[in-house]
Amino acid sequence: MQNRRIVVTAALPYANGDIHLGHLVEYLQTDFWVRFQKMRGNECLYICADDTHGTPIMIRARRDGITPEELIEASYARHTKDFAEFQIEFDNFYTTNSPENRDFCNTIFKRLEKNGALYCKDIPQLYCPDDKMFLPDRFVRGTCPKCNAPDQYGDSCEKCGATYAPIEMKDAHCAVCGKAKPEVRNSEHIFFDLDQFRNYLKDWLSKHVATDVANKLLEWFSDDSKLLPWDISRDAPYFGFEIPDHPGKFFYVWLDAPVGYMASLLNWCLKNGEKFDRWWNNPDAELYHFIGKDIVRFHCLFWPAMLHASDFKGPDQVFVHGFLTVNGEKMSKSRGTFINARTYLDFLDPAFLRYYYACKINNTTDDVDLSLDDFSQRVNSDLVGKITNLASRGAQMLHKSLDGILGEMDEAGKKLVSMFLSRADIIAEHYEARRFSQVPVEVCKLADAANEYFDGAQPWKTIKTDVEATRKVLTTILNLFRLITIYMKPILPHYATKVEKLFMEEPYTWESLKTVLENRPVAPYEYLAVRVLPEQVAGMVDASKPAVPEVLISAEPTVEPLKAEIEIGAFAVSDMRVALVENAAPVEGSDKLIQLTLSLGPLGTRNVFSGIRASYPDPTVLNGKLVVLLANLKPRKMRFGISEGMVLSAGSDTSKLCVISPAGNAKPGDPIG
RNA sequence: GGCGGGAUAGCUCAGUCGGUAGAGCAAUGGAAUCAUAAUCCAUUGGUCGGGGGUUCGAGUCCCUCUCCCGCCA
Repeated sequence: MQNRRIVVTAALPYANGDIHLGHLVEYLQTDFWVRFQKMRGNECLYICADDTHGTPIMIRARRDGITPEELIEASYARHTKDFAEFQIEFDNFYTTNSPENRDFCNTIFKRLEKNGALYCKDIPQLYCPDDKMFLPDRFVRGTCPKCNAPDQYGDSCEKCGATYAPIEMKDAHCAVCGKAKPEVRNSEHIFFDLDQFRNYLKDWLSKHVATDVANKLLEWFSDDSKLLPWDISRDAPYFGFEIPDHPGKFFYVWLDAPVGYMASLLNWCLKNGEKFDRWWNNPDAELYHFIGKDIVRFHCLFWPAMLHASDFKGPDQVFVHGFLTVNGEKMSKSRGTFINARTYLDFLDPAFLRYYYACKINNTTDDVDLSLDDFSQRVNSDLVGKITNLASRGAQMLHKSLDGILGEMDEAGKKLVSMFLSRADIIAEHYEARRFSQVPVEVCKLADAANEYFDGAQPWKTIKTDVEATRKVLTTILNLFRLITIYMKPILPHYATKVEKLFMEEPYTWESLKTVLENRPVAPYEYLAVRVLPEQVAGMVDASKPAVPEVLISAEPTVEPLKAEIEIGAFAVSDMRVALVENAAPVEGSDKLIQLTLSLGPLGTRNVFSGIRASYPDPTVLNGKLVVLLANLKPRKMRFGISEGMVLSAGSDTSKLCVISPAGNAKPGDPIG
């Protein structure tokens, strides 16, 4: 059979924010699928990019006093680092702010124009005279025209659910400057006439998306109503691409974002000496988009219509997944369940989230729940207890008593191996159909069988009586473990790499299932996974709670309001001490943390991890300083070690914190109160 | 408000064509001590969100109510 040629995309993360565990539901399942395809020998590319344009980025950059280019560059660095540490392997991760993307947008626009898919129309828009810009609905606030609820967004009311145009609002004001009253100005906008493509789309939906998604979208195709046109232009000032022959008009960010898939692919082609048309417009190549259900409208209506109208090939399938909930609820900053990828990495092994998500993700649009208790439990009992333990007990005994050399398998072992191999096609089908949750189910059944075999054979007893029979048992166990690793490799790639090292083999592919390891040495066993401890999860949740309440975009700097009044006793329970910074150093693998060695004088030294890296990019400036340590804080285990206390600092902006330093006669160990 | 999805064991979920409820984990009892307190054997555990209907028979089909979630361009 000829190898397939497949292009896979995940939705582009917006450059105005960090990657969080919700994003990872998508990037990880896409990674599972792509890695599986590659293991099968298919040519498969994982294409993505940062989505960099639009008003929110322009305003954020303006507020931070930097250019949008600087903002998106910083995001790019953070995003790619987070993805890499979660073992997400893009073939190309690019940016929508690229020459390739500009060219594709222009080409598509000109073709749409030529094919009569576009028209211009004057529409009234709110304009802020202070900021000298047109305001997107989300940047207008005012009183709801229906229910009079104050301080609502410009497009809909959160109180009564009414939807309206921003110009209908009472006392509308600009949310960028926070005060100016917007004026109504007419502006010419360019529209994509979606309704022209209703028959094409009806047909397209029946073939290229799951039926539940198609049915939902088809609700808009009733005979007596038209599909609404799509406004694809925005007025200057706007961070994006200016539309050819329309000075002062820019492509709406949602037009150039999906085009970014093509641009990122082209960029990969240019770097690798490949032709774009071999991958995208080739009927023999497959194109798949992985997206969340929130952006179905863009990917299953506008995008296929736009590609069709500009003579490009559309996606073969759009795979739609649900949202992430944490402990059964929407992610919440105040509950500490809005967890950034980086915060997770500060406390836990990325392989564990990969494993857990695999257990929960399938090919439906249902939401995925990250239950934190369930997470620890499953990782500890399945991944560590059942699976990893096989290698741990097998390889260590082989080294302790049998010189680390594999022998041959016994009859029972051979039978087990062929039973394991008989599951290969079923597991492959689960991957192919994106029923990832079924893979750990299958694999755990195999691990159970292997553990039963091990216990039944009692090698810890036979080692005293029949050394070679024991070698057979351990050879079997390690071969079974190896097969499990191959099955799990798309989900646990770095784990698999460690196992490849253990057995001194080339990187595993699906073909590696056919090999049997006999009569050869095994490298010394190194830990493959360490149990999750409750304090790591608790620490991650704590660290995700905001130090300050979320402040909406606003020109006015704010400080936290005072907390409720307390009795002196509530303060007296905390024991704060003067501490001397003996050594301050950055923590390898963490953006947020620095590691401090503190002297408390007669009370000894402490190791403390402090999340103030953003404020102290060069932690060594703290060396020799006196600081204040909350010294009776319960030690907390983090991914990098145990933190024994908390250093106090002032400020609410995490990038502008200032460590509190006692002056005068204070010496290490002195109490503070 | 409209539309859609969901509610099954302590937890996470499966349940096909209607035939008196399944798995894993947890819990309990035992075994084992090679292994990272990991493993093995056994057991317990459910009015399938409430009510009504169709049917010989309903977790499954129909109606209704309650609660949760999402979407409404």
